[in-house]
Amino acid sequence: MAATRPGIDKRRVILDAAVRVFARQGFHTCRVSDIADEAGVAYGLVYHYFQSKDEVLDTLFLERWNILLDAIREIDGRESPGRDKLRAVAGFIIDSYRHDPDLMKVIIVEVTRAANSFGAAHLGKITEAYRQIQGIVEQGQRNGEFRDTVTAEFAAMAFYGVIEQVLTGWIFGLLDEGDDASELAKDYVVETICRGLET
Amino acid sequence: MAATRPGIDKRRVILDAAVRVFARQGFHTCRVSDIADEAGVAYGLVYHYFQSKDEVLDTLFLERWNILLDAIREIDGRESPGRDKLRAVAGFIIDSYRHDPDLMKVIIVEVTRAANSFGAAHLGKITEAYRQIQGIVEQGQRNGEFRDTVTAEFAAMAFYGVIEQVLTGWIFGLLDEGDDASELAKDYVVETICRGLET
Amino acid sequence: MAATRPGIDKRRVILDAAVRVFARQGFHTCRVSDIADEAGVAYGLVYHYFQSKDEVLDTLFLERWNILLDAIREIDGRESPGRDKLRAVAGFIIDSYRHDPDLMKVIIVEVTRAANSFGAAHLGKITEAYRQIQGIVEQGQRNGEFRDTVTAEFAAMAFYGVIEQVLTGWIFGLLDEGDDASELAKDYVVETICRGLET
Amino acid sequence: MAATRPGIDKRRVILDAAVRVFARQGFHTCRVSDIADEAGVAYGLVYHYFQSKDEVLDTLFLERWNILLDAIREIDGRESPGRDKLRAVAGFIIDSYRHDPDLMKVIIVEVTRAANSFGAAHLGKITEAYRQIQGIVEQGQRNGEFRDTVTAEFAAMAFYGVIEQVLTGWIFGLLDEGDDASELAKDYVVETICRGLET
DNA sequence: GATGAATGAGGATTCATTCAT
DNA sequence: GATGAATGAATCCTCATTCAT
Repeated sequence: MAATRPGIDKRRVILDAAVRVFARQGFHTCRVSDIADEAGVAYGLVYHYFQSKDEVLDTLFLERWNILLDAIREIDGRESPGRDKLRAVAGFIIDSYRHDPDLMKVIIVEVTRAANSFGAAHLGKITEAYRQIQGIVEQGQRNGEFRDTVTAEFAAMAFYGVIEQVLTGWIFGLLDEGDDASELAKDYVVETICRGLET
Repeated sequence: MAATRPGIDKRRVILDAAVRVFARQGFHTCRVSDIADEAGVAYGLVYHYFQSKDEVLDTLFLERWNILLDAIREIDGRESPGRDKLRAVAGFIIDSYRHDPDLMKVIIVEVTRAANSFGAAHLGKITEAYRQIQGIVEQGQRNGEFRDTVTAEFAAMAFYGVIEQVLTGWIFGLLDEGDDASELAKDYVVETICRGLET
Repeated sequence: MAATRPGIDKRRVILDAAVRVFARQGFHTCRVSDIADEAGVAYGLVYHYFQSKDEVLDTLFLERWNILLDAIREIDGRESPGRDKLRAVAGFIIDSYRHDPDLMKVIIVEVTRAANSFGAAHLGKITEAYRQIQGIVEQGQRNGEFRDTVTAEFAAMAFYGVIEQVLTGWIFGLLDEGDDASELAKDYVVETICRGLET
Repeated sequence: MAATRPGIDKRRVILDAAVRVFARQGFHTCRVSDIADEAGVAYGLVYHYFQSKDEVLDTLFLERWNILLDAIREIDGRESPGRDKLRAVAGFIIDSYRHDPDLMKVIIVEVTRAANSFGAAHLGKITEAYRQIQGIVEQGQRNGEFRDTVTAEFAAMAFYGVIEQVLTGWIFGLLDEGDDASELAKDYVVETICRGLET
């Protein structure tokens, strides 16, 4: 079908611009016109493709989060130790950040932690990820690979919390974002969560 | 007369009302008049005590965060194993939440993760907590109590990330908030971070 | 189609409405909504065309003052006696008032004498007019047409002061505004300034 | 009677402070609290002595303007040529400015030219001054000292206009305010108005 | 699809004024 | 007289959204 004109999907252009604007200024602080300006399109076109400013962020979040969910599902389906699965999940999320830091920043800052707005709206989707991870831990516990001193539910939250904090550290400029930082981070996450700090 | 009438510090009343309103509606979504209504005072009195809506949140954050910082410093000064110190820190933060869930919700949702607004403004204060925790880990590493496979900087972030995720779970209603939940949570945090998931 | 509909420049409509409102109520006393109402447009349109209420007045002032400045320059360039030039300048300003009393009222009341706000902001433009008139006097002094008992700088201020006072008299309803009043006023200004009161 | 306490008339202190504040910031731009601060008294005391912010300015204006009116009346009663009387009036006004520039600035900027507020309110008082001067000119015309090419009414406005423009020049920093500037100004005013510019 | 002029509800902030002490 | 906490109406400006072209 090759749609309207190859390479000039204005809807995509608007979404990509929105990511940059949301990341730079924050969702509440930016205006719809800022998005339009960044995209190089007119005011009203945003409303041609989206019902509202909210819908732009919703779209952005869902696009990416569904990819994440698919990835975790795929990883969960693999025949490998829990540790490797967790490592793969951490790897995928961290790579997502490396690939498009602005998008992940927006998702974390504006959605994942926004208890009174977008976070509440997308609670189901967000929870799905936690539960998927929880499943990985549960299987490990059944295997005898993981201890059950800690509930799988808690472990999943902890695991995700560590990752999100690492991204937050990068977003705030508190952690080094150098080249091998992300590879190291993947190891550290798994090392910390699986083996703990104690000798 | 009786000197300004004891027990009616309107400034305090406003701050306490603001906590409830911010927690319920979110900082951006609520109006200054909502705070005034909740406090049972007139519109303008908020501006008699505070320069702006922002300053109300700043005040709330700083009040609590400074208490947190003091507590961590005190804990760090103790003569006890790193594990106990981390447990004490986790305990303090979790107890803070149990004591005033609204306030902690506001701090986490509106400040700690708000990379483009309050978070950036209070970055120094926030970082101070991370570094204090980092110090605890470093000492443990020097002791031989903690491994140094993972940097102390990373470990501190991970530790804090787990705690914040637990609070986030409570805030979003994803984790059980029952009576012994908080005591359990303290154990889980330390257990996870110190001993890891693996058997 | 019909290209934006000829003759309905809303920006112009707003400016013209603002003149009437500023003249009637004064700049500080009127609300932006008064301007919008008078113009028959929506509130926000004022802000679509102007950054602020201030900018509306700035625009009004500059539009007219630049015309005045051009006129004085043109008059100065003529080959005629200083007296005739001064008469032409007085004539132009007085005709400006006859043509649009509201606009000149606004300029004099809200800008020209507003030492702490608009007057200070447009000091350069205002001074330009004084200096242009000063140039006319200086040339007359070199000619021998005018005495130099009084500095040209002072003479220019005096000349302008007389004119502005006449307009002020009209604005306050202190001087007759009848048909031939303005023609008479032109003569009187020049007669007073050039020949003085004494016999 | 010696009133409340010698040398500490708070009402006077407030009025004097108001002059400075109005001169510095303008009537509309300053707050009542600015006046109180400048006077070193509490908020509400301004309202103990005055009904409103407006009344403070009214008081200031009337105090000074009545003195001016008395002075002109006295001058008018003298046995001297019209020229000398005009010179005396110009002298009095200019000395008033030299003595308290802030007060005269306030009167000119905030009252005398404020066609929609204080100017309108005090129109009678202001007109009284014009008419008094007009009387001086009329007498001169009857004497044969002044020509009657120009009406006495116009001449009075012109004379006052020149003076006010000189003060305006000083207020805006456009005319030199040096030591002998005021003496010179008095001469210039009379020279210009009485003898005119022409040779 | 694309534009951007037009709309108007919404909310922060200011500040004159009142009043209990 | 003196204080300053308390009140709340008033108004500027923002900006999401609509719609005619």
